[in-house]
Amino acid sequence: MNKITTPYHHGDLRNTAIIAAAELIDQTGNYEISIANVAKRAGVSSAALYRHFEDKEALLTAVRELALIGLMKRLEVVAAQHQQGTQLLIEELGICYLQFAKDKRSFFGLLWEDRGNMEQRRLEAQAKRTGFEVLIKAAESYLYTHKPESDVSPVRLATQLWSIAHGIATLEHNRMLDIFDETISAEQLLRDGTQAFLKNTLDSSS
Amino acid sequence: MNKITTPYHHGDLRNTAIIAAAELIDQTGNYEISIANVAKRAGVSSAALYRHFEDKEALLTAVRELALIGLMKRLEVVAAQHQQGTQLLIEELGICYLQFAKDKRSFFGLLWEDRGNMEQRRLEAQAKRTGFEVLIKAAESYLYTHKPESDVSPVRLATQLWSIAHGIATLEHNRMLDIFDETISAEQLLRDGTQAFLKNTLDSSS
DNA sequence: GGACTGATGTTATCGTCGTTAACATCGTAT
DNA sequence: ATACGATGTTAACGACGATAACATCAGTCC
Repeated sequence: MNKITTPYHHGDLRNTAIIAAAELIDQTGNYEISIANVAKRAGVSSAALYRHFEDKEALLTAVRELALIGLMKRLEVVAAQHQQGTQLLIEELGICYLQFAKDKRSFFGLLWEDRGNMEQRRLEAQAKRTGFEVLIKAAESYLYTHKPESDVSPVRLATQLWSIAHGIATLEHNRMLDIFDETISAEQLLRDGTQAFLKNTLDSSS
Repeated sequence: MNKITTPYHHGDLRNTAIIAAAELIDQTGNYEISIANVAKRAGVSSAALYRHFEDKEALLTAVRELALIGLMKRLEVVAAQHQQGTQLLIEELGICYLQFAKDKRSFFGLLWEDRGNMEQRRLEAQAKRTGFEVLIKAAESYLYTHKPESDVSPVRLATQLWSIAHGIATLEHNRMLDIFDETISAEQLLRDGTQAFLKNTLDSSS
């Protein structure tokens, strides 16, 4: 009897569900997914997911983590392949950030929601801190190369740089960047902003 | 017989509903409100709201408009009261933006959601364009005062400035600004960024 | 002034959703 | 072998967005 029956227990439902959720978000372009649809895609009943996730938000937290890892990997690839000076690296990291926001649009939106309970948020903040480290390294390197005697904090500089990239990425994400001038390029805006900022911050000790 | 009965028809339900929704958001600190709760607060059945709004998103669009007017008014007050040079005005507009994001937190979050159908979004974009004009005026004034011969577009400059303020405001909104260094002040970050940016953009014609 | 009409309210109902309870299945340790 | 814990199922709940069918009332037209 080689009758093939789907086993009562799934085996790896937790990971399957996370991937199913991510695929759903990717396909629909909307991170407002339902437990029911995720369960259907995973070939399982809705209630089964509650054996692996406290609630819907816990599942989304896991997806967010996945998305964050995706973004981090991209940034690390950029950092690893780069060879032409730290200022350009910082620009490229920003461009990479913009690119992620554009071609993984729904995941980018998902990343910056702040929902869930305190524990879930703590986990996310921790993960983002880790991802943020690539930029801090670059900032340190820049300061070391260009202004070794400067007392500017690398974290502070990195935060500034992140703000610029994040502002442009968010405005474009919400289709607000071109409401006046549709010829404005997010990439050029970022390069100009980054350059202007790097050149100037270091002259004034704040 | 001076028996007071609530009339069958409300009279001004549309505006009442918008205000009720805004109050709900303000009190709960969450812009994910339900039609049912809005209706209850307006003293009316849920279905009644559908005589005045195509769907829930249309109601939220109206609330967004209200929130945007609130932000605009603040910015205009800042612009009207200002007397000490355009660069400082630009900084103050940014600070005002940050302040709004902080003490009208839920409205700020609501403002940058992009949901609804195309018509609803068109209306919102139009309103935001109008609100954005205060900043463009300031940018024009700055360019005229400091670099009359510059060919930098005021719209482009305003977009840059907006990106900076928006990035910082958004990161703080999502409690991400202090994940590494909790002593970082959003206001100081904005002032430094704005100054650095203004000083530099004008030197290089991009 | 009485009937028609349209705007604006009501109640009842639907399908979807997140979540939980009660029960079923199965691997595994004793 | 059996008991148990992990992990699945179905059934149900209440909240939600939305719609249909009906009620109320103001204003217009004869």
